[in-house]
Amino acid sequence: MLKRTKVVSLLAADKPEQQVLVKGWVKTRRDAKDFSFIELGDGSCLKNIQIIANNNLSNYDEVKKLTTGSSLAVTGALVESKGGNQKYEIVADNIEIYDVADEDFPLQKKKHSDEYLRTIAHLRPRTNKYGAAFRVRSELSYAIHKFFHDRGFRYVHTPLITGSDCEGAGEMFQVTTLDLNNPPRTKDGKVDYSKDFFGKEAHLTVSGQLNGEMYAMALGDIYTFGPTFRAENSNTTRHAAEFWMIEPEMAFADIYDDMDLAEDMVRYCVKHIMEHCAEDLDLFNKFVEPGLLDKLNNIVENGFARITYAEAIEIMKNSGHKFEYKPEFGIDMQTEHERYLAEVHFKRPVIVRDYPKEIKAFYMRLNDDGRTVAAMDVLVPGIGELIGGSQREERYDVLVQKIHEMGMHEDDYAWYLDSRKYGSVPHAGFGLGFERMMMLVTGIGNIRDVIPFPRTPNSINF
RNA sequence: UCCGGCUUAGCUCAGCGGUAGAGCAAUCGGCUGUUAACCGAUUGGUCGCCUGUUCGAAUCAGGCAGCCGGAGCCA
Repeated sequence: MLKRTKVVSLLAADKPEQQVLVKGWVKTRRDAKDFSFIELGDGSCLKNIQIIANNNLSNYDEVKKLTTGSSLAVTGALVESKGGNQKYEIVADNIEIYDVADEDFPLQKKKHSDEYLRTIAHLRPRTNKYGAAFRVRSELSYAIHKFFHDRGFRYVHTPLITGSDCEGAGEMFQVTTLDLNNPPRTKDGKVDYSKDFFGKEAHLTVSGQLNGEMYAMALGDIYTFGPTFRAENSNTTRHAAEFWMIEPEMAFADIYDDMDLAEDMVRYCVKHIMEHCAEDLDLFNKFVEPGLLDKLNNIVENGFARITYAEAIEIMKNSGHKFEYKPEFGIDMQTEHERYLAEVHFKRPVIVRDYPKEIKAFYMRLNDDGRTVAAMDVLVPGIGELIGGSQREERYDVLVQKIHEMGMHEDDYAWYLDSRKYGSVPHAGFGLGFERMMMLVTGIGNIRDVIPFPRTPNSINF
């Protein structure tokens, strides 16, 4: 029995073959006098293979009616093409038609807008651009695992459902099995969550970090890579309600180790994609973001700039640039500030560290100056914040005081605080939005177009 | 959530007070080792929804909805 060969292998063949079997979808069909050209793609690569369907095929009448989107199995000889645009093509001796796509198949032989393709997100991976994007997504995901694995990091699966109602990273989606039309009530009229599935309120996780820290305290270097949920009413090109996050955590590490890891990781992944997805990146470079390859090269070759928050404020103050929000020590950096630093001043990714403690999370380590924390953000041209990380506060007393200062309840963090009681060590980590790295690598400008089925406010189709 | 823009044929858009158009797609036919092929014909629209102004509204005004962009929140 003849085994199926993928299009990517056929196009890479070094010699003609007597007989091959290829299966895929019709991208377009053109009739010649005594035969028909079929462009067949199977998603294994950007390019299609050209099929020559001669009129001596037993089902030639049906072949001539094949529409874009139809599915086929083709058996035939792989021969050198007489046409100019491809090395090989297949002369079919048999075409088995799985399904003829209805004539209202919405993907036409032309460019479609991203907005329209979002309304047919179930079909858009069959287009060149989205096929390329999701091959890159798969490869990028592999690159991340490989990067950490090669460095001895362990992959930890932190929970998606959490009982901590305040992980401190945003609004949460509630998870419940109660009947919302008729929930059980306590005596004072409140919803009685002791009757809920977990016996208390539960939510989808907004971060695996706190759990991840516990495993860093045991396995040394760990990372998580999984979905994360934020119920923020954010309507931007950079936010989704469901997204994937990578969160490494290193024991015996400080903020400088953290920055090194972040930079190494981004550069490694970009390099990996440039080497393994060259054809797909060419498409993005041509049609999505002209100059993309130069930008990526720049990241791999030149690395990231590094400054403190205080230095960043000074740079902006002395820049002569008009900011809507005046840069002053103590402000939370606005998008315009981040963009200025990465896009105008440094023209490459920049890592800003040592932020005022008031604008950062409770678990970030207090610096010796008493007014800043060992936090770092990686800011990237075109995207803004790609990574947010910090050295964690490992001192029990300082951490407890911080929890109180921020109006949080010590009891809620009892298990977390245990890690600071039993062999606490300096440690650091960061969170990286996977989709934002996808945007960086592909040049695609909207987060909705780099995740297969995007979830955003008011939108949960497919 | 705030600010701005957009919504007309399957898709991309033009029309901006006088009653609906183009290109592409689809369908049919022709030509052809073609390359998002080419040539001809045909089909296709309560102009987002509601209210108002007007002799007359796709066009002007108000409201609503959806989408897009920017901002905030962040990854």
